[in-house]
Amino acid sequence: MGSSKGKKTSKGDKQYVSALQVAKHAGVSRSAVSRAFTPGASVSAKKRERIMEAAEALGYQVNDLARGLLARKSRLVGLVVTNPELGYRAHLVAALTKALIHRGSVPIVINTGRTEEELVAAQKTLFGYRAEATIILSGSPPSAFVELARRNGQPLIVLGRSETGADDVNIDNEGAGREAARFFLGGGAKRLGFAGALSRTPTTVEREHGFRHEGELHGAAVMIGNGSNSNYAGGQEAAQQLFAGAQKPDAVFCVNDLVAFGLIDYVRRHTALSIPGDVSVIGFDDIPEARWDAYNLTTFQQDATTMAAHAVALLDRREADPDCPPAHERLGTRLILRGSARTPA
Amino acid sequence: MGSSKGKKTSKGDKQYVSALQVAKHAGVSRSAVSRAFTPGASVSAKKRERIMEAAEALGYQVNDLARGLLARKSRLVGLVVTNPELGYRAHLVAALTKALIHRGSVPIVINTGRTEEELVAAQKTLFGYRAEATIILSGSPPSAFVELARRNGQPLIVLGRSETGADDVNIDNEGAGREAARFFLGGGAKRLGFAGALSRTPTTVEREHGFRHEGELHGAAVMIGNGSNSNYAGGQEAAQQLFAGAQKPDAVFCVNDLVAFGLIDYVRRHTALSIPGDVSVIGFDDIPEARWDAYNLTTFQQDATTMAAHAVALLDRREADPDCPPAHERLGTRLILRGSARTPA
DNA sequence: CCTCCATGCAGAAGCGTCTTCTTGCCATTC
DNA sequence: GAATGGCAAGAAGACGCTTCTGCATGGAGG
Repeated sequence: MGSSKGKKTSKGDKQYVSALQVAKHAGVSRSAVSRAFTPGASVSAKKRERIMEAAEALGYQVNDLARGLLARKSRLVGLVVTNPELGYRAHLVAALTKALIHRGSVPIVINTGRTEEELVAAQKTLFGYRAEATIILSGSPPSAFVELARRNGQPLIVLGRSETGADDVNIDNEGAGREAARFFLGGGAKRLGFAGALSRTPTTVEREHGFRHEGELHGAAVMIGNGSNSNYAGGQEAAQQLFAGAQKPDAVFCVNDLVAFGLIDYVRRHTALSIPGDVSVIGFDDIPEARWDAYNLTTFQQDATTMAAHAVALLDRREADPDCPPAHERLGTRLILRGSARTPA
Repeated sequence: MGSSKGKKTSKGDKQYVSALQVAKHAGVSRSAVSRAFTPGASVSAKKRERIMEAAEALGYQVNDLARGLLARKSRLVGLVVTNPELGYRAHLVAALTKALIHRGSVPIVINTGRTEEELVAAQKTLFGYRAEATIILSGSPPSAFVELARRNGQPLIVLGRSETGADDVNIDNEGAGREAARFFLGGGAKRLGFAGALSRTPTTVEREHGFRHEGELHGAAVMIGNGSNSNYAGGQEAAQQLFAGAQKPDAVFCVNDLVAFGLIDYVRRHTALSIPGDVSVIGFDDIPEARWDAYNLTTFQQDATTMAAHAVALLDRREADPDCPPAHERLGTRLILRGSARTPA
């Protein structure tokens, strides 16, 4: 009969148990149950045990929604990311979710596009759940985004990009670009190439800038090839541009490892040049694929676990003092020497 | 002075705006605000507009925590996954988060180990937030997990594994194994090999079983090589075992693409055999790397987007009728012909 | 002009939790 | 023996929201 009335009285409607039910079952007051689950509250050991038994028997679970409502702290943390399945970003998402859970937070992953509209929608969702913080993994948040977060008092952490009004964790892209150029020139390279992408993210721009600047400083020509995106296919497109003319580069710095793989495969398939004999290649990120025999890629290491740890540290810091000035962390990168680039003597 | 008193009156403590403040600002009652944000509620257009203006001016955001508390529906959906950065799983996580957001749900990603202890802890977290459902992406949930979910009335969806007491979305692993064997034999192979992993997940077991059974049915010997894990390194280990003796396989079916890449690289580097001339290789998953020139891998396609869509459909179905019997969806796979395996005439 | 109904809206109850506030009890101290 | 302090525990209120109930208001019809 209940089923005819619909959801409310549906027979199979298993309900979560509330603290009141536990209290009744254990013969105590609601508040006693609450205290029993709060570390450091004053409850006698005997009563606590009785309550815990009742809770166990009934399958009671503290309702974090209600708790968050009252405490104004939800323990939810939002990750906003585009294409979380690609290359380094997959590792970053994994490291962050793990670090957040370890910290006692609960990660919400918003997989969305890069348009301002979509990003603001993602933010609204996170505001709605009173997320304690938002971490942006990719792309640059529009200024409206930063402003809204500030206005609602929601900490914002930006990864892989410097952001004036928010905490950020970044790496020394320009420095890495310069180091790549010096490494190539020290190995005897004469004509440098940079394989980037048309979607000019700050990351791409900085790496290119450092590389080009240092190269030209030493009197080397620097050619640029840009694929549509910074992935394998983009690497092939960039290679096509770089190796089309008579003047071909003898050392190419790729904006990331995926691009490097695409470029390497293009060179092997469409030219007679050997790697690293005729062309040195350096990538960026040091994703596991870089270690594969087929590529054995010399690349800059950017450890996702470290970056995640720093992001979480910034979270802690801002929780302790919500009004502290924005922190801008700059992590170092390390060039991992493998077989795709000639090594200077 | 406020700062000395601590958090409560801290000066920088920006607060979220409540419906009451909006009501006061717009000169209406709290309930009017609530109705204005509820589609289909009875509010005059004029009043609704006035409320919306006030909400906009104050930066009001409906509190989904409170809403979920009352409605007993949080719109949160938990994804429980191990190593979400690896291979196919990264794509599955991406597809699921996207599909869930599109549906209006909010994905919580619990990145955890495979031990029963960790899985149950993940589940407790999700219960605490009254997640509407749990989706398990990897590994087999312990029976305690299934039982607890049922008891709390929380739908459970298992991907890539059949589970009696819960909804699941799986693929025809045995069928694919058989198809691989037939494909190899049709191409003239005599000695079959299977590259798997010591961690014997249901997936591995089923693929191996189908492959071996069909092979032996046609009188072919089937050798087995198992790496420690089902990744690139594991593929190299498996290759080492398979190609150590005098009797080397001339066709190898790999439990997934990553294993196939490891195996291919091992063969190229440590043997004089050519692919596909001397050894045919088939992988599983069809991750983007399979298309890379270095591998050009013939492999079974398992579309993450499709699987995610089916998972979400199961969610909808169970929401409509929480008591419906468990559904077991079996998706087909398609062999993508590329260059790593000899094709039957 | 009066009645009736539809409609819009304010008020109150309730969701499950935590946090005071208050009361009662026991042990300690003078 | 009385006063004090500390601890345990129950009652009540608050958090922000939705929904139910009932009261006005206004227009249509008799």
